[in-house]
Amino acid sequence: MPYHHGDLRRTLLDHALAAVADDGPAGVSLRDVARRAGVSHAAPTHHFRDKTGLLTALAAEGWSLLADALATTAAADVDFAELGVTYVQFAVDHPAHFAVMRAPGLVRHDDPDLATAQGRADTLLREGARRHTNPDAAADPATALAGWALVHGLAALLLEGAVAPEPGSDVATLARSITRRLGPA
Amino acid sequence: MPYHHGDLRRTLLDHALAAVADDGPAGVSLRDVARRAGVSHAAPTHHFRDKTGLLTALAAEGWSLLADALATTAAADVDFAELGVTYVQFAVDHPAHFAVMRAPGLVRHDDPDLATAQGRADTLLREGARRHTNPDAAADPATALAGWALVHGLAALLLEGAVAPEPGSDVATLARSITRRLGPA
DNA sequence: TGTACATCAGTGAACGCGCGTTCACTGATGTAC
DNA sequence: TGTACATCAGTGAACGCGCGTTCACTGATGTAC
Repeated sequence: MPYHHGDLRRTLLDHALAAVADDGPAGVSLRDVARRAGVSHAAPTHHFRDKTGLLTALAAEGWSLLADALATTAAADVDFAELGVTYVQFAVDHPAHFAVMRAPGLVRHDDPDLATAQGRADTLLREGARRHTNPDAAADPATALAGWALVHGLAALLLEGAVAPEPGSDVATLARSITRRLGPA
Repeated sequence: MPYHHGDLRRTLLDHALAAVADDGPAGVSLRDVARRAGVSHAAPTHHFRDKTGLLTALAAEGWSLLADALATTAAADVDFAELGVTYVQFAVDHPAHFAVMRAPGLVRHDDPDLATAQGRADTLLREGARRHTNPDAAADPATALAGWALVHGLAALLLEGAVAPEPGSDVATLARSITRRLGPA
């Protein structure tokens, strides 16, 4: 084992994700993450300054990944509902990121990287909703909110294990069958 | 201040709710709750045995309150969607209870009081869904799931402060406007 | 009405632990000349 | 090609803190007679 690690920052982030998965965002400790990475407990400080810094980096990475996924979907698909499917799929694929992204008080919300990434995802969702609702003459904020609530709720239920796709089926199919229930009032 | 408190158990539960509201379910500490209640830090042990016991009691109380609310709605109203409105209203009215109810790993799920209360709420929701979907010839599990996801997601968004009712309006009205968007595929 | 006694409710000291953070340090790397 | 030196990355000891839990205790209450 060489003295210098090579890419300790990335390694620490990965072990932090595992720790979040095990203990939740509030249960993560710097010393535990260092232990998982097989490194001195003071090493993380060098890369993230403090505990909040580590979680903030994780949240920023999460929003960035979500924005990437949404951008890909938005480019390929005209159906707004597919953005919702992407949202659910992201939550299931990256549960630890997703948990940290919604952990208030544990991250520095004024962090530039975090703000940028979150803004990118927000814009994509908002733009998708605008393109979806405008065709129907009057914009309908209640429908957009219902869509958001629907996919957010489904993601939460899947993550809690309260719900699971049928055997042989998958998350995207389930998400599509759900969003299909949404119509104008 | 007399040596005996009178109703310390109830007082501790109330201060624990305040602590959950401040720090989240994982952030609660027995010593902090005792401090809030103005009582020795060992006093809670007497009523709840340990930290998990306190949180379990809170969760059981929450499910019981939710079951009560659902039962009242079910008795007064034929519309299944009103159960969803009640669910959202409960989450907003009892955010700390709601948070503990969905905190996995912090409570003893085999606790008899908790299991009973949770079972009661589950039964009411399931029964409501059954009565709702049966009239339409084929039972439709996807619609029931969509309804659950919808109200669960709305509750989460309201609690996170990501969404709020219009000024002059209220949570129930907002919840109704959302659930109205749900129809069969 | 009075007294003895069991039970209950809360106290405060003590324990050991894991934590975040700071600090002076040392090993490794890369750049200037 | 070789050497001096600055910078970077990780170490390990140390600090003070709040925590959960245990323990022997004491004050208050209620019941039996």
